[in-house]
Amino acid sequence: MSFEDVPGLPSVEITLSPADRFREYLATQGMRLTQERATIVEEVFASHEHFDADQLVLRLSQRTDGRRVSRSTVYRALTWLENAGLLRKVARNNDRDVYELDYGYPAHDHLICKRCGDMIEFYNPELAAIIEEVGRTHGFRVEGHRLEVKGLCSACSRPNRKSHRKLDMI
Amino acid sequence: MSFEDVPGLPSVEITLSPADRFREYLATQGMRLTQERATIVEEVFASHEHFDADQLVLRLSQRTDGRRVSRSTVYRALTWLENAGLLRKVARNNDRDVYELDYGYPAHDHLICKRCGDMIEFYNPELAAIIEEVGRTHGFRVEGHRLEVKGLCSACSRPNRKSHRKLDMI
DNA sequence: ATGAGTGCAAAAAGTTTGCACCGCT
DNA sequence: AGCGGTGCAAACTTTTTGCACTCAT
Repeated sequence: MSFEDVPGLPSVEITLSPADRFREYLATQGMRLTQERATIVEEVFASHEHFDADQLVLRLSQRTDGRRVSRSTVYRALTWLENAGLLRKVARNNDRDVYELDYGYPAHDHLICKRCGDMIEFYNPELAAIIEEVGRTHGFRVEGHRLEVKGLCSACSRPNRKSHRKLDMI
Repeated sequence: MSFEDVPGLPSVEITLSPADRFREYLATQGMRLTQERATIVEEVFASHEHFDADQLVLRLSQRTDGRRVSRSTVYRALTWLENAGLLRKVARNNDRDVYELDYGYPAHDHLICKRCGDMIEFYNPELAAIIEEVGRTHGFRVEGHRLEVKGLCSACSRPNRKSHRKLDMI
């Protein structure tokens, strides 16, 4: 995954830390920010990379402080984090749901390479405008979107590439 | 699912029937259009509705002529149909891949209602142009895209709706 | 004879859930 | 006492695969 700053990319106001924001959301649902959930949020927001449930479980299992979290708890937390608007599912990869941060991170879409799986983020303001426009003409209240552009990244589309592979994750 | 004709929507040339097109593709792969595959293509192209593997299996099981096809064969055929460019995966619904016809059917995207699940198709030529442009600036060879716009359809966004529900498919 | 194709049942793989125990973020 | 939360293992879903047999698009 590669992230590229784009001039004019909208910035996002963050007043609460992800953990606090999550705590607030949980409170509205009559739930608590437990030690486990806090650990998960910390781990999730420690990186801006895309990830799936399995990778997150792996990262959590490698923590040196003793804050372990079970797989079930991770799955349950991912659902809540998504509902809370802190994460969003961006795609499917290797038959797994792929998540990315959706809090304190500007909206963007992805170019996904069919060959190496690389996900290139991009932001295009016209896109949002068009989507709004389309919604309007259909009386549809747009709340969000997900755009995956599939094709070949520059490395993989070069005929004599030195194999830009990585799709074969054991 | 609702389809609406949009002025200026690109038409698509169909010279071969879906079955013939599939036969041609299969030939290039050293495979044959068997009775089972023909039955599947016929069933798939009998409707323009979105569908998932399970629904297709169900439809096939209800045929009155004795042309039954096993579930495995359906899954295998869906993959080939996708590779052949006759079908494409458009979304996930109820944890299942959702397919739609991609042959003899103009390119389009979807507005998906979060409440009732309705999928409204639309086509916007500017969108394709922007996507091409974005790809170009990233040296990315665009082969296709998938855009899901989530929100509330007009019926569901009316405060005093008479419930436009249908998301509860057992 | 050849080799792709099929159906069945079993296996994968990701995700969800029942349940007993825990602990007060 | 109350109740949400956790971990574990079992269950569940969708999809894939091994295999023996079939069939000839």
